Order: sequence, then structure tokens, then C-alpha cells
Amino acid sequence: MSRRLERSFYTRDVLSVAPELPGKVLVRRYEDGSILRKTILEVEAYRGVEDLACHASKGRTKRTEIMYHTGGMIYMYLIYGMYWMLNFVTGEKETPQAVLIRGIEGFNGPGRLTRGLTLDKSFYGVDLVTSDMIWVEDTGDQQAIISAKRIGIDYAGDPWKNMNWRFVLTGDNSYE
DNA sequence: GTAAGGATTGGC
DNA sequence: CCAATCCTTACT
Repeated sequence: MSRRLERSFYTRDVLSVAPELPGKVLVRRYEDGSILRKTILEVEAYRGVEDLACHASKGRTKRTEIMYHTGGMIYMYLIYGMYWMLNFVTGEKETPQAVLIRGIEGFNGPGRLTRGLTLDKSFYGVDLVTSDMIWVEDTGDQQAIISAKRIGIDYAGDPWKNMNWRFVLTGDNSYE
């Protein structure tokens, strides 16, 4: 039996939230009432202003503002001029953290999954706890997770580029 | 106003 | 390997 994740799930530290997301179910409901349910396979944690890979390390700007809000909000941003990235804000207010959703069942890669679920700038600031267009459910099943280095952030330097803050559902062979 | 570069992807 | 493509940010 599945139930929607509540505020208290997201308001914890990102390093507590991120490892619990693989195996949860991302639910997308469209205007016409149709619903897509996809298991989350892979995520990455971005933690605070001191994490040089986290966008908040560049300061509090219009773009990063949502990460300073309470956990459960959605942070969307465009990368390389063509791919929208889906992120879940975590932690309490004034703690800029987020989880990048890197892969879901059927769509490998952060850019492809947002395209597949029709997610873009209009979802910036949407609340996963109250929205009827997108939310996350817990199946109650126990999940096995492995951690690894984050991808595409070598520019952040030591120690940030080496933190094992990517979390992948084990048993999934899509990322061998 | 101008310029540089990016939490990616797919094609050569 | 490398170009596509455009928004955000930093600087004049």
C-alpha cells in the first residue's frame, strides 16, 4: 500500500533524504487526469553553500531562492540550453539543499526523464506535499542502495567532487 | 549591455 | 571526441 510522502520526510538533512528516495515512486498526473507512476532509480545530494557543486554556493539569487525554502518544494533549472533538471528541496528553511533526480524507471538520465514527464520551468516552486500534478509515494518496501561519486561536477574540486553523494537502487542494471 | 559557461545528451 | 542551445550570473 502506497502513501504520499509528507512534509516531515523532506525537511530532514539532504544526506538523510537522498538515500531514501531510490525505490520510492514518482507520480505525475496530467491535465487530462491520466497518471504515470515511475520508480526512482538514482539521485544525487547537493548540500548547502559550502558544497561547491551546489548552486547555492554561488549565492542566494533568483534562481537558487527556492532552495532556501522548506523541504518538499521543486527546484527546476535549465542546463546546456536544452535540458530541465528536476530537484527536490530538502531541509528546514534557510538551509539550501536539494536532491537531483538522475534516473527513473524507463528514463535514464536527468534530462531525459524531465522530457518524458513533461516537466519544465513551470514546475519551479511546486510543492510535492500538496500538488495534484506531481508527488512521491512510499511503497513501504525495504530498498537496497549503493552510493557513488556525483557526476559532472569536477569543477567543484576537492573534497566536493569526491563525496559519495550519488545514491543508486541496487539490482538495477541500467547504470552498469 | 556584454560575455562566459554549465548537476547533459546524442551523434560522429 | 564535440557541438547543440539558452538561461543565469558576473562584470563593464
